[in-house]
Amino acid sequence: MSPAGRPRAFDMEGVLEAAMLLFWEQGYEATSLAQLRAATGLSSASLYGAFDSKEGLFKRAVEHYMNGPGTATGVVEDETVSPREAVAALLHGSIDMQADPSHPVGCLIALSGTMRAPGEEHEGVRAAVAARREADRVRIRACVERGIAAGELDADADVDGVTAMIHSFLLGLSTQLRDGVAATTLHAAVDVVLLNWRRS
Amino acid sequence: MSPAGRPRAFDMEGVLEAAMLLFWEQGYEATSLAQLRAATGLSSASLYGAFDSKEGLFKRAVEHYMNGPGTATGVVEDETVSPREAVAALLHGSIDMQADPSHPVGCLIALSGTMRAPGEEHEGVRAAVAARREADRVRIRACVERGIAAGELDADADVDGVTAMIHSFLLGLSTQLRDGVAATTLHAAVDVVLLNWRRS
DNA sequence: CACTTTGTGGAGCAGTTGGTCCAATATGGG
DNA sequence: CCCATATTGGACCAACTGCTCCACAAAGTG
Repeated sequence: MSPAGRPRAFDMEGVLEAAMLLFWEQGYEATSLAQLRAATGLSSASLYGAFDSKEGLFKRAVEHYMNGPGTATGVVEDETVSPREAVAALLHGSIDMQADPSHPVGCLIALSGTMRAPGEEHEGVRAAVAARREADRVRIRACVERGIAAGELDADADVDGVTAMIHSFLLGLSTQLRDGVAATTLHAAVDVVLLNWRRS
Repeated sequence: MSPAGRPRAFDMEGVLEAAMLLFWEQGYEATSLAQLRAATGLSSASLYGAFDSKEGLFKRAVEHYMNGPGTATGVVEDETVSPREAVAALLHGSIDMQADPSHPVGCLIALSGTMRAPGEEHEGVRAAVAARREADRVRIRACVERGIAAGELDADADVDGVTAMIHSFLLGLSTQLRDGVAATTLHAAVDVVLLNWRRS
């Protein structure tokens, strides 16, 4: 049942999509309320009534991202394929998503919240995105462990090392793509990464 | 010989060092002139007289970085060691430098200038840092080619792929360190990367 | 119907932004 | 010594920042 009071007149999904695209392209700090107002067509009052603050809007936009482009990393949890294939799907799929010309290049999660403001002013923003990266780290690690259990990797392989190797590569993709490195080159790089996914 | 006119009273190196540390920690956009004035002890007039603009100061700070911490990547050009050892020195050395607690964590070049402002307002800032990344790409590629020439890698190895693999990993290190991943874990990840540096 | 609750547009807030101006000051060259 | 050149601190600027307030409109509830 709808709550009492005047119903909101704007399309929530459309507003989140527009805000997400702006934050994705420019980052949190560089995106101004004036730009967000122009892109969403909303007034300051509507924006603050619905999201409390610029930071609140950003967090909601990140959630929106995770339900869309951000799902690309989810395949690493797919246990119906071999762990090696799951990593291959994760990396190749991430490149395809990030290079898609229908939206900003790179990954919102990889590129946002890497700077520190001393007054921890936007600490919530940094923490929100860092938590998503940590979640990816955990999922990749689980996949590496499955790889060992499946006998694809040596039993004494360094789990943290292999995990960090894959995740560091994944995080670097966004910067490379923004620098203009071709997606085909990065796909080839994934093949090189996967050479390591074997018994030594 | 010194140019006519009143000589500057401040220590240029010290000012560049202070500005570099601020930009390194916070990025270009998030660092305000007020912070730069406080950290350097200079007035707006002195700052603009010496560097023209905030962007000019940033570019000089990047040069200063390249002459200090930024030299860590130079070892990849060292032809007195094997190409494989050069890459190992590049990656291990970059981690050591970036994790050094005497300055901000991560790499200024890897973390800055990854966002795009539509009005290409700070395009010069982005371009300046992107050019340094491109230079690293070129140097890594040369090292990969030396590896093939030396017989360390297969003659038909994908040069661009191997280069992108190494550079993507290198770029991801900064974000991992800012997320709190231990340097020891990343050193272990380098060992995994180097497993690829061999004939298949 | 009145009454409450919530969303809306627009005006406007204090604070900060990057950057400029100016009078004073300090040097080298003629 | 005098002038041209350059640096200095501090006051100052328009523009913009994230955000709030207000009068009003649109819904549910009695």
